Amino acid sequence: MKKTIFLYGIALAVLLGLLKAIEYRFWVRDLSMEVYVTIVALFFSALGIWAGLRLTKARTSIPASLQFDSPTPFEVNPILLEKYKLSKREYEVLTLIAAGYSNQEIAERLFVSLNTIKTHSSNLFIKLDVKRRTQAVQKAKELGLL
Amino acid sequence: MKKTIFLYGIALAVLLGLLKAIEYRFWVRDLSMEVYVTIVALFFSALGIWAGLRLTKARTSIPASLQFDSPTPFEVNPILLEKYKLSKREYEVLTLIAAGYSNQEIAERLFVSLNTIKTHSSNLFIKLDVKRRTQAVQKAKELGLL
DNA sequence: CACAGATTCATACTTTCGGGTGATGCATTT
DNA sequence: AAATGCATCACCCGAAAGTATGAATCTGTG
Repeated sequence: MKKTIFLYGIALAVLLGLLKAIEYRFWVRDLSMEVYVTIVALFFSALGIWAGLRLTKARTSIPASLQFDSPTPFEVNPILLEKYKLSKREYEVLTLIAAGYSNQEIAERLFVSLNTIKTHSSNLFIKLDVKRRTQAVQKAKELGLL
Repeated sequence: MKKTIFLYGIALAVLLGLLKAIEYRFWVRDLSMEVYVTIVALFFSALGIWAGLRLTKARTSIPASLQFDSPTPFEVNPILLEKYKLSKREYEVLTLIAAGYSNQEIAERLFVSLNTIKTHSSNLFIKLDVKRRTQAVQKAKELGLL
């Protein structure tokens, strides 16, 4: 998260510098304020979307009813999750694996690196005592985790 | 999603109008460009974050391919098998894939070579229009093939 | 604050998967 | 007889998956 904020700051600083340079060297006051504002607005909208996704990535994939800290007493899953000691992230990865996504796609969807997904899935397989993703899906469905 | 985009446009237009009004009536050129850009940047960053959250929350609760939109429980194996033109062997391989076996294990179980299983699974994926075995399992279950 | 667990990422390596191509034999359909 | 579909197998190659190891950072709890 710190990295995200840092990158955001960098991007902001860079744009400010760029605008200032442009202002003094080329356009000065040739461009209308509307054009100017629009450029800045579009850029920071994109930046804001990106930053927003980064900052909230942890809470974007698990249905609200499955959130651990939520008071909803939704039956099986939390109990079995506790029994098999799957972390939130591992459970997320498990559901995406079951949905047929590749590790790369999962990584992109969760905004983390491929290596991270590999780590999660490996730990997942150990905890479920399986060797392959297809077995994990199979076993998870037997256990009612999915 | 359309509503979000619409609201985004409205907000953008409102801000542009506001800025123009301010520019001509009060500050004119009193404020430095840095301050000006910063205000716009902050505003649109917030707007971007908000829009980003709106646009992604709609489809992140459960992955699209996880949506079991009524698998139609009446018509099952034979008809769908015929529709998707899976051969006996391909269907056998499909069931074993769904059971979590590796190609090598399937080969041993069916007393054929690994290459044969690869061929079957490849043809299977083509017929089911999927790219991975996990997707094949997913799709086959949706279709009631398993 | 300190600690444990969780999350993230990297590097290096091995194994498995999957695509593409081609080939053979066998049974059927035309 | 020729064409077609199915099952079998092989070889090559690149992509994906998985293992092992180590490490930095974050987060929640006592």
